[in-house]
Amino acid sequence: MPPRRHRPTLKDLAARLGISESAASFALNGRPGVSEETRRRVLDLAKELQWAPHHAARTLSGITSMTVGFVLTRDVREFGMESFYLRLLTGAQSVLSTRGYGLLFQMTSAVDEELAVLRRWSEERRVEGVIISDLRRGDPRPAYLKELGLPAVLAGGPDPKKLLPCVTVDDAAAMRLIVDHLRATGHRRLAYVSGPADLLHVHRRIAAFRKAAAGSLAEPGVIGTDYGDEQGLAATRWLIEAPVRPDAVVFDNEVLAVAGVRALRSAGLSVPADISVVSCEDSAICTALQPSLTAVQRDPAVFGEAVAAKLLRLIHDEPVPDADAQQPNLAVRESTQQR
Amino acid sequence: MPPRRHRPTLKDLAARLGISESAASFALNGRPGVSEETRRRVLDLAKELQWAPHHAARTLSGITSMTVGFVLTRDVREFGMESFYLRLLTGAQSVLSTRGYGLLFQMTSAVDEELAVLRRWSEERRVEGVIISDLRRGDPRPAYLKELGLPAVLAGGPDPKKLLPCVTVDDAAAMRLIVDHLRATGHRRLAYVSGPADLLHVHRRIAAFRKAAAGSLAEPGVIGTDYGDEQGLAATRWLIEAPVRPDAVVFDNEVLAVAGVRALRSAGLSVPADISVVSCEDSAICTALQPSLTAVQRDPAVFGEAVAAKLLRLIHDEPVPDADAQQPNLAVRESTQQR
DNA sequence: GACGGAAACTAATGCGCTTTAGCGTAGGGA
DNA sequence: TCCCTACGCTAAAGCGCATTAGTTTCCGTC
Repeated sequence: MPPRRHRPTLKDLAARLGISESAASFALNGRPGVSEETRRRVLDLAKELQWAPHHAARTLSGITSMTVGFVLTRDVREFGMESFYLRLLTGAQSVLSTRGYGLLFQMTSAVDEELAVLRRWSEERRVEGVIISDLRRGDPRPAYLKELGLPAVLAGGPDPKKLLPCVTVDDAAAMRLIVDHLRATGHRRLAYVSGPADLLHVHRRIAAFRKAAAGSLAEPGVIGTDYGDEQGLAATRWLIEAPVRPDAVVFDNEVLAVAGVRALRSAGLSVPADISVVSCEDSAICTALQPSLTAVQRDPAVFGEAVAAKLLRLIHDEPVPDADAQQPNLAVRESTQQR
Repeated sequence: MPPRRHRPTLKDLAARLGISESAASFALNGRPGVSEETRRRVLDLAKELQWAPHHAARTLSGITSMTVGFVLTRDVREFGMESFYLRLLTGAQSVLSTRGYGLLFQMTSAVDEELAVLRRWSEERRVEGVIISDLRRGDPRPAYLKELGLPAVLAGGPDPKKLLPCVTVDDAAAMRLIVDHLRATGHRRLAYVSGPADLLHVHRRIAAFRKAAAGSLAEPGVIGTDYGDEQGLAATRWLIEAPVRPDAVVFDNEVLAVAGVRALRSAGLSVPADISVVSCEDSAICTALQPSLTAVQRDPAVFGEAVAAKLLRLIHDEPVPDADAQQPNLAVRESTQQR
């Protein structure tokens, strides 16, 4: 590996052209103070020498760091096949990069670790703002970010204390869509295999499910899991061994749904003939499976784009639109059928 | 949102303690030149005021930027459900963060865009090194990185021109594992639904497959796809409509495999009774499906860890071990059965 | 009691850039 | 003719830190 080439500095440019550093700086930044001819010469030379401003130097002299952070606290084992986060990241990143922002990514395994990362990033002035997600009950992050004064957007709010702006999907509406569909197609005993209830969005979904399905609830109506496929299997088995078997099961994401379908099959039940299945999260696997799974659609990439856009507005002190709720859509597929 | 708190600087610390900036700097960086007592006072005050070194200032004064980049050029549509990259990212990130490095992530949609990103990062001195992946035939990146003098590690090599160090999985060995297993279980007409052949690892797999399966090849033996599930469906249909139907099909990843199983089923064929199926990539879905899929196992997170570790060695001019080939393992599951 | 030397600091410089203030020169209006 | 302004540019300061070269004080030593 050759030694990293000595990068030309502004001083080099200026010296080669016999002008001052400031003139070069003006020229390169499109500010007044230099003649058009000088500007051209500077730009040409800069291109020739492959000059680019030193990021740290720029940041130090007051320009922002042009970086946004994204911390994700997640049990690594849970990352089985969920594609949600990568797609979210993809979307956020695409908006950021077109605006010249970089995305600093870090995963942590616990909330206090995440707090430490946020704090370090803030103190080091390494990021202009951050994206956080997966708010839990009593989550310390919104207040902490507020205290740090670090711009932040919550992917998947809302924040109950309204400390942070957020981009959210209307979880209750999504759940109503599902339940309405199931009832309209003749289902009368609905069950829901949810994620961990201390996740706020799960909590909202459970509440919405209970409310919407009132009168048509199976017993048990809701079973919590850790989003892992083993618990998905177990929960489903439990449901079908209940005295009165549900005629439709809603799963919180596609991982659980896949596990559920498997459990149903190995119990000799057919989907959708015996039991209908719905996933609250869509992904390629829902259409690839047989039967394909009825699922709530929301494009995680679009979601990520909205989050990033909102964060940039926040960073630039532009007015931030209040609630950015993506309206969910239900893709009805083969796994639900008229009773 | 309260205004971002004014961050204390070294000067502030020094002033409050009545000492010079340099003394404070010495104390904070654990170098000699200050008494233990002064050091304590500085450290205490720093903690009290939540002082942290300004990242840009540090970088500017010669300390490295403590950042590593990861660019991914990928057709966004292909990100259906592949979890590989998120897991790779997870692994790399975990190693980096324990060493205090940040991970700058960017996705691009074409190779020349990626080159531009790499160049900008290098010129701006924004990253110390980068991770790249998915080398294609005639890929310009290794030479370009060499020219930039930017440390880089290839995730999933080897680089045919040996310009870049890499961490690799022995693709040929993986393919031999598969083929040996299939032959040992009595399969005699093997077919392979691969990814795009201009990806080098796909190319290697195809060659290895052709060689290992010589004498037991179906006709057609290999069909290329774009990794999308539609082409997976089409390729599989084509295979089973061939005059002599294969008795086992190898799919390049789980996305293709899932699509393939679906195609087989809808053609009235049973897996594994009529046709065995193997996936070259494992993920939760392979075990969740029914039948569960026999697949080559390699932990993308471990892979990512190895890549990051290697990059750090490279950055620090430590000797870089030559070939870091992860030995693949074949998880035999329900989708392959004795003929 | 003078001297070498370590210890504990301070002063000053530089990293590469942005920005403000300042300084000639040319042109235009009175 | 003189003044005022606009222009094109230079000089200098500053961002926050690391680091090197000095400076002072104190100690042990012969």
